[in-house]
Amino acid sequence: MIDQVNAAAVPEALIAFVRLANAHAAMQRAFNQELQAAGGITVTDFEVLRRLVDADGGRMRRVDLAYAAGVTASGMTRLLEGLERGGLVMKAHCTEDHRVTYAVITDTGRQVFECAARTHLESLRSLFEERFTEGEITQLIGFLGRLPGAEESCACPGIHEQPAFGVAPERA
Amino acid sequence: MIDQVNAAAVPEALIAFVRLANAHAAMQRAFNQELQAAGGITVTDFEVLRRLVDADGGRMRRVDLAYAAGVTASGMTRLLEGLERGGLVMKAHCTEDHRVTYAVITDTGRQVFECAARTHLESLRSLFEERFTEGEITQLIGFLGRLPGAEESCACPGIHEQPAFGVAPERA
DNA sequence: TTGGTATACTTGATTACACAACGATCCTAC
DNA sequence: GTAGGATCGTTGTGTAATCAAGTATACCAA
Repeated sequence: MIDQVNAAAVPEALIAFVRLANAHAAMQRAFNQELQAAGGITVTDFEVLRRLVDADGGRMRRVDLAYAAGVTASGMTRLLEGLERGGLVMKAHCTEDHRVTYAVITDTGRQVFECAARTHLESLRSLFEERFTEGEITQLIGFLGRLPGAEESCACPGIHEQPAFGVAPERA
Repeated sequence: MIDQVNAAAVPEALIAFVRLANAHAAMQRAFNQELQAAGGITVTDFEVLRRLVDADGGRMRRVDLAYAAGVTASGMTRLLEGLERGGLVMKAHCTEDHRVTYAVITDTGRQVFECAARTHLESLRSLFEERFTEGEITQLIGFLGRLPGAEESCACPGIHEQPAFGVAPERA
């Protein structure tokens, strides 16, 4: 509505950001409920499990996991605490580097993930396919990939902590 | 990186969702820091102040504000608590409907908003303009608008029978 | 009038993060 | 070796949000 009422006055960048934030909030809420029902996990939990399932040996360093899931290291500690309590993941020590602890997905974890994934992926797919064509989804993915943080990937340490993203917020 | 490692196996809808979520998290973090520095407010506070500044008489019903900002009613109570404590907004009672309390922006609130908006809108604009052309931004806005919840803000369906409490609910 | 239901807002308990500070470990370069 | 600095993970603390439940007002229909 703001977008319409005052369209001329509101910069497009703000509209984009607000829409992105609202869409994110709405989807997050909906999927969290769905996943809570399907396996007692959250969207972020799901993402973590998904990375672990895909990872070699079902395990990843906690720091990489944090980066991949877009949370901080401390956030990951807390998150994994919960998953460990539920028996979905466990710790494993790294013999080469004693600073490192791996998060390893358990059999229970795999089962819970499989079960959650069935419904979750389906509703994710239908949500997008009802609203976009194949080509549009690809285009949307491309656009989103240009945004800061969108491409979190588990092998490039260091970039993560930047408070701002090369936007040069200094002195408007 | 998952997107690369296992591209064939990961449905596009999931990639889109993950990118959207990660981008949101990164931008939220960065803008929160920026706004915290500029005026001691959060991104959601900013959105609330923006709606109030634009609103007729600088005031809105708390419930409409909650809907517009994409938070729950109780979330809005807590949020406004903080803004009231800081003197950025104040309460006003509605004489026609005693259930209703308005949130009204104060002069201080306007000043803080103006100040925060200067830097925030600038970095928002440059963030997007560095990454997208004019046409692409428009296209992106269109895409985002199709997602659930993205258009929060207008009259909640069926809520605004009341012809006018002074605050004209913008129609979509 | 009364009773039922919807709406507006608040409150208590809880959760899911964030940030900052810390100990342990690793890696260099002397 | 060893000192300085980076990296990994955890912990303390703070905060912004949630939900569920409660209060108060408004509307409607018998």
